[in-house]
Amino acid sequence: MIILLVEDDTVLATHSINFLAQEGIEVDYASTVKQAQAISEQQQYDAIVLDINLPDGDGLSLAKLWQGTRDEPILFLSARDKLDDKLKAFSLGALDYLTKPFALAELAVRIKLLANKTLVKKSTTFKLDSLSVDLQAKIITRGQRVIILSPQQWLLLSLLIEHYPNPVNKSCIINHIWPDEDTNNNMYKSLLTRLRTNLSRDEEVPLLHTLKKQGLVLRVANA
Amino acid sequence: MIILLVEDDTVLATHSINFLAQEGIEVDYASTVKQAQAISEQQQYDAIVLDINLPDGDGLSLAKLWQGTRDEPILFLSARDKLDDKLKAFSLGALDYLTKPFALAELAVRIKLLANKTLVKKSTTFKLDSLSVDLQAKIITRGQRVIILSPQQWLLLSLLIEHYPNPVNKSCIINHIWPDEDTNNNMYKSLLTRLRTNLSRDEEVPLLHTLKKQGLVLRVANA
DNA sequence: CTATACTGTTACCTTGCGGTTACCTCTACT
DNA sequence: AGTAGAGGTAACCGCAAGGTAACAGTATAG
Repeated sequence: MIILLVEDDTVLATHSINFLAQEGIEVDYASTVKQAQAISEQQQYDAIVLDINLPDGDGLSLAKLWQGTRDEPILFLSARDKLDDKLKAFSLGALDYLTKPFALAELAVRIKLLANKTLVKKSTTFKLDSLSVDLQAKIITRGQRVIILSPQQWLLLSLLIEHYPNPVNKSCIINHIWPDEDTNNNMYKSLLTRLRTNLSRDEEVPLLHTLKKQGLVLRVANA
Repeated sequence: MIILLVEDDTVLATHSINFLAQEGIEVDYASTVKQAQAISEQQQYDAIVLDINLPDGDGLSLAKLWQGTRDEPILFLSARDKLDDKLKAFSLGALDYLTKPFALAELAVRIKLLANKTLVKKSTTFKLDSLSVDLQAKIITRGQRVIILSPQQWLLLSLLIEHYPNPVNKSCIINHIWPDEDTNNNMYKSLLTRLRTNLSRDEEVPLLHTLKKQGLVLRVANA
């Protein structure tokens, strides 16, 4: 795991680098905006730690510059705990914000957290096997076939996609689709059958599987 | 977007709920551990906000309880900023930790972050020999073979993984799987046999061993 | 007003979970 | 040895959960 640290306080930086090394985190280090830009150009990191106050600019503008071009998770450091700064940082795509002084152990934990998370590309289309779902346009296709779903079926499918690849509890589905009404197991069963027959026709691989007592899940058939 | 807030300070809770509502975040609210368990049972949230100090327990143990069974991102609140608490929280799968007092705006931003941008979490897969268990997606494989477990068997396996590499007491298992019913030793024996035959077929190394008078343990060697 | 689709309801079938029983081995103890 | 108790395996089978199809009531459109 390798990160980029941009921090002008050399004492703090040294301590951090040493501590993170113990935790198995490699660190590229820059003390100014200019340096950061130069160093970072040829490398992709697991995370970037940015101080806000820098001698030749600030971390926020650096983040703004990188917005769109770099996709590393960013954690901001700052001595100020002004709310405005925090909100601005988050609006610039920061994923975390730590106020000085902080414990190095906490920094390490938060860095690891960011590095392990894969950022969500807000992709609007979901694909599984030959199924393709455009979540915004609400267009569903299986191979060449266009699938039209009833409102309930769409609700269920999008719920499953939202939690993919994890299963969703039956009771949770029922609450989601029939928030008010009395729950009736048969309604659930019917809906399920209808969605199934719409998603998989003929020889197409079934995608909707129930794990008994555990829930419903989207996945390609398991051998 | 809907979240679960568990917080015993009703004033703070009220303010939070109102503020979050303005931000378009719906809130289910519980003030105790018991309430939280009851309310949360039939619902899946976009995020869970847990206070650490609660009248009838603490948020940490609640998180521990939910580990593996729920897949919501958890943000902890606490008046204490003791490092130990923070580290413990993160080790229990927390994705964020906010120290009181905090700005409601910051809470809202962090909640949105958790709910929107961390859909793909680090995969929590447990591996032992050729066995691989994805605790979130509930997918179990042994080598190339996909294993499907009954609800009871899944419960037992996840309990063993939770305590790995330590053995689990027999009475503890029985309490966990049959919390209410009359315990019958044969039920336990059957379950055990069934899980064994599912986990290890043919020439595969057995992984489920009982240590006499101590309990059940997952491990490779049988000595 | 007719036609169509959506959804709740009912009836019936299939599956396999899990409690039960029977029988086995192995160890510990008298 | 004999016996008791724990652990392990295999087979049986009732029954609830899951799955399907058909029907009916109610929208909604054209």
